[in-house]
Amino acid sequence: MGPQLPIIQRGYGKDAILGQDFYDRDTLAVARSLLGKRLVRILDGERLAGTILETEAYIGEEDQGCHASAGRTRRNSVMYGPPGHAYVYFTYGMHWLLNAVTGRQGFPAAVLLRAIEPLEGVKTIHARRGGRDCLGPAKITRALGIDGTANGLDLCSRESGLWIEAGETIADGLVQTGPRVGLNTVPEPWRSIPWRFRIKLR
DNA sequence: AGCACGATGCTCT
DNA sequence: GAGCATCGTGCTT
Repeated sequence: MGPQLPIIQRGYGKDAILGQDFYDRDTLAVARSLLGKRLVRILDGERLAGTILETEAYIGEEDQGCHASAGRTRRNSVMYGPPGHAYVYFTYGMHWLLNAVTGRQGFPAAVLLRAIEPLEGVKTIHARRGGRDCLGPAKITRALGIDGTANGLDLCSRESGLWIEAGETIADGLVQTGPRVGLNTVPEPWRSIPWRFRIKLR
């Protein structure tokens, strides 16, 4: 047994890692409550972190905007696994996108992380972004050094070097919802269903 | 401030 | 072979 841990590491402070129970819930609830949480990445031994500003929910094979709508494939298989793991995939020939798997094992659902405000390791993040912002799903992965090797990582363990902490709680009045981005050929109602969540800026 | 477009490669049919 | 859960640039308003 190691030494007694300070209370903040026992799971009650803003630095507490979100556990599997957090992700093992309704995907919309997870997408909403991820706003204000702190995405943490250990890159080359340095702690980088940002406050989550925007998310989108992708829920099950019925959801025609969800990668699982075509059934289980090699690419989307992580979404069918246990909640609290990273689903990372490649798109548009150059971009990696990061999702957190939600809901019970066997049901394919995930929350796409679309924007962060840099909070720790800001100098490194800015350098990796060429001085530009982190408002966009591929900008997050670029800023934090996340690629296909992170697919399937356990977000509920520090050993993964990638996790989410409790951070801040965002009041309902500061949350804006709307249709998900980029689903131009997806049929209704999935194309317009308001499963995008963002913190109102300014 | 807003739109159009090219970059670039993986996944699935 | 088609289609992408995008981004940055460059041009127009």
